[in-house]
Amino acid sequence: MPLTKKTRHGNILSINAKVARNINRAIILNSIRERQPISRAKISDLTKLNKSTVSSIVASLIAEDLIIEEPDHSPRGIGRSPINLRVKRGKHYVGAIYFDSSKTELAVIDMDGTIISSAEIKTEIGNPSEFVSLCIKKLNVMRGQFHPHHFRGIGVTVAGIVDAAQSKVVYAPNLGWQDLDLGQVVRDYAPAIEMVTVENDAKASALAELLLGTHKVNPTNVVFLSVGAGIGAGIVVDNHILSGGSHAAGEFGHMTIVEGGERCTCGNQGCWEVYASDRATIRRYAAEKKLSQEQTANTSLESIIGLAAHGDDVAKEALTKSAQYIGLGIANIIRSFDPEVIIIGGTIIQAWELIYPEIMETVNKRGFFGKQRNTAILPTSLTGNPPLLGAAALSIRKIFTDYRIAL
Amino acid sequence: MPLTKKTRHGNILSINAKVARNINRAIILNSIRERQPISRAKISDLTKLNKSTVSSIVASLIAEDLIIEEPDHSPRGIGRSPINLRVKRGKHYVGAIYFDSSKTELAVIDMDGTIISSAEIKTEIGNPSEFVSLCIKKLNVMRGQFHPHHFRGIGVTVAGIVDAAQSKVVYAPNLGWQDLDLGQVVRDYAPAIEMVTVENDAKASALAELLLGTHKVNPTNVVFLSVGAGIGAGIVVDNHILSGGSHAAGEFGHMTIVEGGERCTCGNQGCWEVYASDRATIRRYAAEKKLSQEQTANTSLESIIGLAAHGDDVAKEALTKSAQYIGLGIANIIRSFDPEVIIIGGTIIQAWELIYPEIMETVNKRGFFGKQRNTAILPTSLTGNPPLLGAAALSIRKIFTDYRIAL
DNA sequence: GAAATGTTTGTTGTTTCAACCAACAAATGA
DNA sequence: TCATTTGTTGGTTGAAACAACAAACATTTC
Repeated sequence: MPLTKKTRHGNILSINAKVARNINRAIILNSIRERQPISRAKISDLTKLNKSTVSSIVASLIAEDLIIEEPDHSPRGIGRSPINLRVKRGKHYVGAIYFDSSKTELAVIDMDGTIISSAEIKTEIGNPSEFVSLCIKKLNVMRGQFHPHHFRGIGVTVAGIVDAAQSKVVYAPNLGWQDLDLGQVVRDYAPAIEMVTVENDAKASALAELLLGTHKVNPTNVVFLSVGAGIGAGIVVDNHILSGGSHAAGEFGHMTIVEGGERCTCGNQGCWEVYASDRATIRRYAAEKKLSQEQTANTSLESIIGLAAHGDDVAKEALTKSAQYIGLGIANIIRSFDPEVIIIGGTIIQAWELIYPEIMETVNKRGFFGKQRNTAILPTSLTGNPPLLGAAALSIRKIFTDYRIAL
Repeated sequence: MPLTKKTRHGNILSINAKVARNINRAIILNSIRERQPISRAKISDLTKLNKSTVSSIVASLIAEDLIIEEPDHSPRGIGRSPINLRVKRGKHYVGAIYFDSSKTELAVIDMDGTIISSAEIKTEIGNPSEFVSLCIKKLNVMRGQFHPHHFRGIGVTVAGIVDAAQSKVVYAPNLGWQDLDLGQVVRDYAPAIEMVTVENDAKASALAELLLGTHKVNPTNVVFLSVGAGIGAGIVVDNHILSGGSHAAGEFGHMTIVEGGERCTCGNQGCWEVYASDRATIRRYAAEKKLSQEQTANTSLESIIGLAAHGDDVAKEALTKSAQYIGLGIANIIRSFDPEVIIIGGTIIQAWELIYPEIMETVNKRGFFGKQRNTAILPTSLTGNPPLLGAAALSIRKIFTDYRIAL
């Protein structure tokens, strides 16, 4: 593992007593989060830290109200009963905002991903500063309403290309934003919040799946595939979001899968999302049913899924065709990136029973080279909207791996 | 940055005094390697480590014969002249072996990538243990001949899928190897060597480019594209090789770029390497020239490049066509992975002047989505054979970031 | 003298070690 | 049945070890 690393800003993080303590603190905090309930003794076994070190750090975590002892008197064999530790709920909250082209979602979320309060606003294209301020004010009301203190940070996700290190939106065509210092705007309207994080929606969703999802796997290597109007993806390696040199890693949607194929809005031909996105499904259905332009505009993916569930063969065919193309792209992702798990999010997973066999058939037909691979393909396990939970996950991760290097 | 990490074997590396010291040692050693010559004071500035800490660690590195003071009496302005530090050459060596389908290359290599001694053996398909033992014996002679001590490790690269964590070859069709514990075989025949590393050739090449290459860039995110009989790639993020869940990350060669295209040996259709590998170039040339099967088998890419240099239009056309397809695949890699640099290795870069404009034209025509990206596409800067230097780089990296956690 | 590089010395903070205390289950015996 | 003993595991305490740090000092050069 690369421990001698440069931070995102080019400095080198050397180890001194404080950093060492904070790293160990983060190790303990995360082992509690991942395996709760867990005793001090088990943590010591797991981390190879001395029992006394674990006790000392756990004491400070309890003082910080981050974890809590859970008295457990159930008989569990020989010896003294362990004192179980858990991440404390109902004490620390984060704000989450997800800016999408049609609507913007807000929420106050607990450390374990429970949504405490949520709201939705129609997204106003135009003056971004004005609209963002409206959202922050709304969020301020929501958090004031519930919990004036222990509000740790605000996470923001945007459907577009984001420079997370600088908390800037590089390009969000659907929102009409370009080179927008969104982090600064948020900080301006919520000056009391120290922790503001901005990230691309699919990337944050991948993080949320890892941090807040209920899949049992604990992979090092996850691709979250967000199928919507377009297709985006987030890649997470070792809890670290892969951002890419131009902040555009995971833009699989514009991967060429049909040379000289149909033209895409991006200017290229044969892009994956032309064949596999929700828009493609709707277009395919509308073409077959010979719907007018207006009727097409009023057709949602939900309605097609509903029709398919009631036996509409045209709807079924539109969905399975998209599923096949999704499988084709996934085969490419597996070949190039070889993740342990691919997680799919988006409206289309409501038709999982219908699409999963089609996806798998295509993936298998595309022939795993040499040895069989065991990449799992799963629908998201998140109970809420992945990009919204992703926004929360950004802050939650910071709390859980905060090194507090400040003197 | 993910500092609270699990190692490849699932343990968690917690920080104690020894680990902290070793991390700081590695930070200092690497800052010397990357910026030599450099003074203690500069290292202190750069790493934020105290001057006394730097002095102490530097002293032990000098005692270990890893670095050396370079007296510099040239006047450089006000104040005491710094004592420059450099990585010591001519003291520590590593062995490198590259197993390819036709030939196996051996070398003894210095810490800075200088090849001290090298040899080549025709690869014997058949009993792997026997052939490997032959190679190790040959390497033992080579290292005995030069430097009996300070031989730090052996790095091995293989054209195939490798489980680096277990130093096993999973599948190497061209060598006829499958589920071979190559690391163990090497250790059996060279028991005195503590450090044996096995890795895929393209992945190790990427590492070599980062560690031993002369490109000025210091990216976090590199893709090394190895164009040969097939196409393989190595992805490196933060000095860490991306291995993938099934050790097959970077198998871009079998990415579908033409749906329903020509059949590939892997069973799929329209794979990239069917259109862009050396074999594709030769086939294209042979088809146009209407060569017999025997003539085709005797045509090498070198000869086609030679003909093109002398103005043969058919040869030129075969190469530019491949270059266009290389560009097409690169566009997909940029879209999906968004590296800062793509480095190309292989015989075809001998025709760089001819292929580079074609690659770039295709990459640009394929339309960067939204903002212009600035992914650099460069030929390898390595002076030797990348997979062979890659084998050396595996050991060299271990020496430079050895934490020595053992008590 | 000023400014920069590098060294020495004592201080601080953190982990570790070893011993200890606490809680519990099972075995023992009256 | 119930108190006692024994072994095991969970967690705490205080001294020792160790690495980084700060500050003063020495050295070199302008």
